[in-house]
Amino acid sequence: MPPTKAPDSSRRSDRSRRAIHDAALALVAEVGYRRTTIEGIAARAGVGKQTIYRWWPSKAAVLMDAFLDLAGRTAEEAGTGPGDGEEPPAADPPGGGAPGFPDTGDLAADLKAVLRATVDELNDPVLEAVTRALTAEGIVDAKLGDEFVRKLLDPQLALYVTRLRAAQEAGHVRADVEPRVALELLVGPLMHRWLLRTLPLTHAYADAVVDHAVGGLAPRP
Amino acid sequence: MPPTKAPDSSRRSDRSRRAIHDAALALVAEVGYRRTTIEGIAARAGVGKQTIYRWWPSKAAVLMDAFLDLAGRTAEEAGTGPGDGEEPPAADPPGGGAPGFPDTGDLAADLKAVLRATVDELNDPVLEAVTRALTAEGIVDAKLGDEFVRKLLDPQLALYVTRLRAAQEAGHVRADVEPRVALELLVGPLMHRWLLRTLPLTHAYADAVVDHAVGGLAPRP
Amino acid sequence: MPPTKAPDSSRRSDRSRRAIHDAALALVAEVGYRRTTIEGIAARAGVGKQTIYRWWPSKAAVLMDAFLDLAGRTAEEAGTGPGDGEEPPAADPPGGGAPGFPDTGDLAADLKAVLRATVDELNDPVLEAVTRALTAEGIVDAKLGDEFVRKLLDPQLALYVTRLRAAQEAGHVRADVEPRVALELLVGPLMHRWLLRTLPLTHAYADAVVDHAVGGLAPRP
Amino acid sequence: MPPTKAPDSSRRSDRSRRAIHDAALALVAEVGYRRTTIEGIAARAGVGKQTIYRWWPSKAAVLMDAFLDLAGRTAEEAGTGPGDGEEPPAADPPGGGAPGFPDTGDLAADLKAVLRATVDELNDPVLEAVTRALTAEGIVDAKLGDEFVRKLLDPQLALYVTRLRAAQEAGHVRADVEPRVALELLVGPLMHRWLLRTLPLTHAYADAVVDHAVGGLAPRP
DNA sequence: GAGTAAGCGAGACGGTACGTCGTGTCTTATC
DNA sequence: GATAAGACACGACGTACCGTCTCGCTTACTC
Repeated sequence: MPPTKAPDSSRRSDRSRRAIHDAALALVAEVGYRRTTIEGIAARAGVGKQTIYRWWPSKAAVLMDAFLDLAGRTAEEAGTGPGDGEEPPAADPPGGGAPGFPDTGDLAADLKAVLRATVDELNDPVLEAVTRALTAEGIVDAKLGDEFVRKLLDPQLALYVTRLRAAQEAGHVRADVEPRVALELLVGPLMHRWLLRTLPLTHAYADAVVDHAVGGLAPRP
Repeated sequence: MPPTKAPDSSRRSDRSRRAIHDAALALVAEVGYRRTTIEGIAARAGVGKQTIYRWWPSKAAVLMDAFLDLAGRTAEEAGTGPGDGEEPPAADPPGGGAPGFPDTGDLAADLKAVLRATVDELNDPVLEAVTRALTAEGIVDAKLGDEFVRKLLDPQLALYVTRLRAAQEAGHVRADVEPRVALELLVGPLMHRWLLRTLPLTHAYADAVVDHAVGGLAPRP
Repeated sequence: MPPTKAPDSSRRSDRSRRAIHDAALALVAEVGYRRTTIEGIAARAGVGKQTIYRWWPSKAAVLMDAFLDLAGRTAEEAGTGPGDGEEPPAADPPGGGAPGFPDTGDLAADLKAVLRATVDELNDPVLEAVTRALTAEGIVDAKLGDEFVRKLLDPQLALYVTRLRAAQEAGHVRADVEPRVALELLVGPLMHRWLLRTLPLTHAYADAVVDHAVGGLAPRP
Repeated sequence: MPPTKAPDSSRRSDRSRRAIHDAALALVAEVGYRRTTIEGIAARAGVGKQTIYRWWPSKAAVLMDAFLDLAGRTAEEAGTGPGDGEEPPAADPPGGGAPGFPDTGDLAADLKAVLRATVDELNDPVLEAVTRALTAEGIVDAKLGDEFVRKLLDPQLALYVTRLRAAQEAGHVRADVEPRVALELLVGPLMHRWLLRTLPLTHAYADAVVDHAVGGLAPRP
């Protein structure tokens, strides 16, 4: 059990929770993560600081919840939208809801569609600030990083695994390839460029990564 | 003209510079980057705060200099050491400049040697703290990130480019492959695992990445 | 009409009232008035904060009620006790209302008995903390001070007035002396020493004060 | 030696010290002691909070220093004023400078002059707030009370002692009277009325106290 | 060799944010 | 409808660092 008693979450104010999420996201977008303070979030949300400290252990945790909440809401809207077309639903890192990954039978094409969408998302200036902040925080703080991976990243990556297993069954990928490794062959290079800003992150780059990686995964001739 | 008059670096105290480097590295190792403060560094180094502010713009800049200095000294020691063997000198991210990249003619083997060395370095608990801190800082602060890439990363990556060009000329890699892209196919997955701690970073993983990537880069049969 | 609707005191929980009194007195004795908080009293009494706020306007008011209650109970016990002796029942500041002031015909002796008892009470370490706290609060807060004087002090002082008037009638005190002034000549010096801690408060001091004061009040020779 | 090292008082900013004094006195006069906060004093003085915490242990200590400083300045002005007349220089509690106590040979008259001046001061609305606050604080906090007595009260009372000794030598007061006790016979009643607000504090009251007290101190006929 | 100007150690300063505590109000569920 | 419990907005607390500033002191360089 925790050293000090936990608050009663059934009495939690939903109004405050939402206001805090909104304020946090808005402030990060406006002034950046570094200059976003808990005090600032509280003031902007019209909330006492204690209400933040009662429910979150750190600024990063607030932002992460806010981000997850945003992703959830976005996904919900997308899900309840009108009968969506058949083409590129993509796997949004923030949420990405249920269906996720296309499977047209053409692995390379499917991967390109998804990675291009990922590139677009990583280049979105609003999401970028928050995602960078959370990633950076997770790199240094293992606890937070784990949560980040578990809640945000793994659900996405699981979709890759599913698609890759299907490709293996269809004989487009060698059976001895570990899907978790294959997936990193695709996602790793994108992250590398995005995080380190070595070179521009473009659709063409995504395509090249897919081409090379799929070449290495295909059955030996 | 300079906006404010710059200090005269010829009169700079080398003694203080070194003490600051040492204190910064020691503190990051002991208490972590977050809890390392400029005041703490100054106190530990027996130095006035102004001496730090005079020569560096931020805590991250101090640490980066300290890290580069450490790398330089380490490389120097390695270079002035006794006649070192011929095989795996590896490309240490922190420095390691001189000897560079093995070229035995077997691309996969050479890459495995280098990536295994990189894995070992990333798993070194002392270097890890500093490297993570600087990487995380660079992810959020573009200016610092550029410097990080320029001074630390690019020299390493250039060695990959050289080796890959040699492989292209030897016909082991297709001519239409862009070396900068190929390189990221190798390094990206490692960074992904290391930064996000999704799965353990092992020699076996390095080998698998090389095998898959080289498969995708090789000339079509 | 009342500004905001007052609570229905007929439904008030006597159990809570007593628990609050006890908790308040105990906390003041244990940690001092400053560090006694309404939250602390509520927690200690096993009572909701609102129950305190409903019936008292301030921490000082709670403590004052508790003190009066204590005095009342103490007095009651004294009154219902076994046949008490005849001599020095004293006029306890905290209650002691009933029996009142000795009148042996010797004014100086009677005053000495009473003032010595007062000295003892002011030196009692348990009562001291509470009395000091209430006095200090009353000095700064006029409203509270009035209540303090009206409920606690005046009943005591009235006994002096009675005794002094008797002395005037007996010809031991000049007729042109205002009893309220005479009384302060006796009580003022004691309070001065006690409140300001200039010098120790002893029986000898009480005697000296009485001797000098009675000398000044006696009929001119 | 103290547990944490003391600041270097030779480098203290006099400008800040004065600004803090002024702000403290102004705030107490404007909003009262209770609602005066250290934060408020710092803001009003244009000073960092730490500058207050560096030099004073509490709000009360700040106010006390401010009060002493004010008294010192007031006394200085009075001292450097034009050739002051001979009659009632009075012994101002705040400061009271050098000369202090009149000695016309008529003890009762001298005491009346001084006590009337004291009455006037205690009725001065500006000084009253500060004096009440400090007194109340000193009643509860023994450490502060001691300082209050030592720095503010004792110097004043010493003047009474001197005057009373002179009266003893002149044969107007019995030799067996302890001046410290005699003095409290005069000052105690005034303080009693002022602190507890039992009855109005007037010149007539001061005169009555003096008359009765001096009667009690005079040699037996 | 004296004069002078910079770097230096030290640390006080005006600030900002921290994370905690207590206030007085409000809400929920129980009796 | 009073109560125990406690979440809430708010305000102040006392602390930690920030980056700037002023002190003497030491250490070159200039005249």
